Amino acid sequence: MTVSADHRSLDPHIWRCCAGTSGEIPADGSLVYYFPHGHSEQSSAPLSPSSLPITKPYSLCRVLSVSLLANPDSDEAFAKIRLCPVSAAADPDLDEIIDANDSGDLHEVVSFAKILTPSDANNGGGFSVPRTCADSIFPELDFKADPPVQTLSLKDVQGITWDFRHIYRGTPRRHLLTTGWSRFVNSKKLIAGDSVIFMKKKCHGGSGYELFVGIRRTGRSLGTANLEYMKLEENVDSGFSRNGKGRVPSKLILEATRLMEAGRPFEVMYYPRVGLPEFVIKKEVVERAMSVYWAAGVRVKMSLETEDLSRTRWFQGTVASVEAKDLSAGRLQHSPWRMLQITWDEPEVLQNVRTVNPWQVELISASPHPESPFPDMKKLRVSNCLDLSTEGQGSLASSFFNYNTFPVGMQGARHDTVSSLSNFIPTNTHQFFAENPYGINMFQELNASHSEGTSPPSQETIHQNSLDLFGPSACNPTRNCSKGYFQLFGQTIPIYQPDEDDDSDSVGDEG
Amino acid sequence: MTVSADHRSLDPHIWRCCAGTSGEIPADGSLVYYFPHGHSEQSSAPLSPSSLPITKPYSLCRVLSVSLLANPDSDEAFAKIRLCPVSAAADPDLDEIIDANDSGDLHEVVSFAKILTPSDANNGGGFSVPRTCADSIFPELDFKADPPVQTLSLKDVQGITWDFRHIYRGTPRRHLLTTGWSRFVNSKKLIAGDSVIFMKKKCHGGSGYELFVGIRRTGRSLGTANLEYMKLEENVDSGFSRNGKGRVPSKLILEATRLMEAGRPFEVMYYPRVGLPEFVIKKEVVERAMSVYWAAGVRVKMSLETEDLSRTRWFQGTVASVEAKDLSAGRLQHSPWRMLQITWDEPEVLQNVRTVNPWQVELISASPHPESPFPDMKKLRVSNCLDLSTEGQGSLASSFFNYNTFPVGMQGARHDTVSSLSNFIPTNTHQFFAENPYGINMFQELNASHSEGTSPPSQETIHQNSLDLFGPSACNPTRNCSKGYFQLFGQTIPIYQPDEDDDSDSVGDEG
DNA sequence: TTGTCTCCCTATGGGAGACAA
DNA sequence: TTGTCTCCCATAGGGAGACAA
Repeated sequence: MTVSADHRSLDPHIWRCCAGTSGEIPADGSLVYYFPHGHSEQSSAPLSPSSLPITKPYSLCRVLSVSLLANPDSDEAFAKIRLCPVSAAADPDLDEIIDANDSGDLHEVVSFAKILTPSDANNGGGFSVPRTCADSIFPELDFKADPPVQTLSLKDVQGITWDFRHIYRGTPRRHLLTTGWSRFVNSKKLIAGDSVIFMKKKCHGGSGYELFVGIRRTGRSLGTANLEYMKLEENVDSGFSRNGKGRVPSKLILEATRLMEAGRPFEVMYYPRVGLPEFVIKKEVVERAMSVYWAAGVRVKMSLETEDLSRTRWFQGTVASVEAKDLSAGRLQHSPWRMLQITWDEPEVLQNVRTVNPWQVELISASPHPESPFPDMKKLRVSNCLDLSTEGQGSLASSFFNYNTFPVGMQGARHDTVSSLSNFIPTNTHQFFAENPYGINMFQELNASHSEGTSPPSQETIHQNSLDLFGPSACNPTRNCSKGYFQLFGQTIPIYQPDEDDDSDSVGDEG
Repeated sequence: MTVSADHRSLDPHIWRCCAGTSGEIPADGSLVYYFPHGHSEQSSAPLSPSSLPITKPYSLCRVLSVSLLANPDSDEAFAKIRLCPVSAAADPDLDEIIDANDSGDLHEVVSFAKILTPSDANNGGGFSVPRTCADSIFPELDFKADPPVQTLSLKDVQGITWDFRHIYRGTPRRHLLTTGWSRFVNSKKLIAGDSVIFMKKKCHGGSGYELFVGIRRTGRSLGTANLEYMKLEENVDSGFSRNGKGRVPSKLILEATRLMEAGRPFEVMYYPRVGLPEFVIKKEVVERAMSVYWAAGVRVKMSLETEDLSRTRWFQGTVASVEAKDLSAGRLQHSPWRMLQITWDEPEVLQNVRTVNPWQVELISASPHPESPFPDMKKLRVSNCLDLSTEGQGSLASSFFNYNTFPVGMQGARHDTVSSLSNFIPTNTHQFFAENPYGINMFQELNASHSEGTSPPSQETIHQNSLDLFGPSACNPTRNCSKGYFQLFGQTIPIYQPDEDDDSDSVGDEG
């Protein structure tokens, strides 16, 4: 199969910063599951497969191309993903393609986020640069000069270059952005509470760094959403689309589904925070989730950004029940659609996220490995109902998952309390210390005790090397899968699909 | 037939000012001819009836409702007109409806236009109010005060109120708008060369005046056309529509036509200067034009705004030929479609307007009556092929007119050299002195010799009582028609339709 | 009569250190 | 270390008469 050239016009890193997702962007040529599911921001009920006159409520697809785009008015990032259904036929060089893509991303990328204070956003002057930001992102100043000053040129997600005067002055001394900052704030219509993200990325081959600046807005209304882009989206051929009010024309869903069923290429729009995890999910992620025996009592965790964007942290909970829904086609008596009801340890934060898809959460290891980012590998027991060494959808015939049920308030909102619903491993290093079952406040302490070079426990974060974080626990399992092994947080998971209404508490945990 | 309530949200007068048309807005309940013809800005070839798979290339329609709208970004005025085809059945109280509408408009309306000078448009200060504008439009200042000053509140076509400080100061004294003017210029993004229109209108029943302010932009690009409105237009059910690039989706034309043929109500969008005269024309205007024996050599005139908006003046010409086109349906051997080729006396101004519809021009009286605005009435000879006392379309069966053929550059442009293509009598009084066959420069001189209370020969105009100008020569003939009489500029016109290819020079002129 | 100039006052923007949290 | 304050200067905005077309 010919895979079209990647024509991402935007830098994926700054795109990801603005999108507020640490989720992996599907690589050209990779395999994903596509679930014909709309962004149903208006109705709290998730689009159920039974409401679509389709025979295939999912499809394994090859990613033909991914276009990273951003609304020029709001800098809101979104993507156009072209997919082509693949049959169960053997799949060639998937790993190589992903390898190529990921290795290209593996360069040094450091980012820093700060929520704008009133002083930052007022037109009274400049921007207070946190020391760690200046130290980790900006080129070093010549401190022999008086005052030390330089001009920074940063590109935004639109490719527009912004110049800021970076000066180190005042008593006591501090880093400030002055000239140029006001123009930036006014152009982007930033207010206190919005966030800026600074990012540096090693130049392709060169020794220098490219600087980027991105924004994330607070929950206030999107402002004047760019209508041209809305139109673009609405006019897009046979694609998923979201109109100005967030409704999804089911016609377009049906059209995409029709093309999918016909085995023909089609296009979907991906609005981060409104649903890639919901309808375009990497093959290995789905299959890993499928390999788990989900039952009430299973401890799970989910990575979400904290309210202040400062870090992506884990929230833990317990599976309360495993619901299964009929496809209404009647052909699947033992419904494969699973919806996990979770009782969160911190229900106040996650009160809107009571039900999740299996692939949205991770199992919590029964045996923590707080000191080792690479816990000892165990071999995976592969059951006879799912052969991970083949990639055809035949092996999935009895393995459906329920569509997600995130309620209205959450979908499409920016900067929500819970803003990122990645299926993937988050962007910071805390994760490696979070793999324990001991409760909720572990992270703060670990964080504090571990802060040697990382950010202070304030409103900002440095995200170092954001992409290799997909590596150990998200990418490596893929390799293991294709070799017939499956390893998840040092735990071997029994792969076996119980009957529905089976509410056994048993979780495989022979660590 | 039930006629829906008039829900014009905008003041028709200021709407008309902004639209740059002195043409009459169809009244609810009035009868019009609808010609299924698009705004074909992109192609210079007029949409011909043969290109549409329709059996009726026109229809007599009842106006159900007219919504006057304006693009909030550009103040560009347009209208949504709902029409319902009417059969040849007797038509009741048309005159009464029009009477009611016109008499409501007959109140004192005075407007004044000025093209912004660089000083007006610069942010260096205020606006120089021409004395005549201040005298005729603005409330009188208290000249005993020092300085005489007041605050004016004017409403624009969007209904937004703008406050201006109106002061009479300087040596020598002059009227100025200061505070508030700059905000207006910036908000509307006005530049030198754009025009402002001030208008006063007697309050409904009260003794005071309502003040309005409108704008007309120069030929520069429309700026950011409001996409929301574009969308509104595109989504409008079965209406005529124009998309952002000015193309007309022929699907929508066909849809309107389909509804028209089915005798069902439909909706058309009217963009002034892009074509009301072309496809929605008052019944009596069409029928008056039909009653004329059009042949080569006939002297005609057409009222157009001058380049500086200062006045609407007449341009004269001679019919060079009368083209007739087939409907291609084959059922009309003697094609009723007429297109008048005009040789203008001032070809340099009207080089883009070589062909017109009969209703776009007026016959020139062979005998001028320079001193009398109401020349002696003569009775109209009614031919047997067109009975003006009935209004069914049966009487029109052999009376088609060609679609207009205004070329690209003209349609949709703002502030063109020739900007208004009204079928109606223009807005000033010059017309009454222009009814002569003696050439082109008559008007200037008449104008100069007649300026007692009207505007000076500068860039501005007072338009007094803009609506009663439809009266004597446009409205009265209507009445005459319905009484079986037809009178046009003191001349009795023989109503008789010659065979095509008949290029007789004869024009009825028994004055 | 009115377009443009220059003058000049005021409001605002925004860059600086002081200071405190 | 950094958020906010106040200070203060530079500039733009805009209201005034002078003057000329």
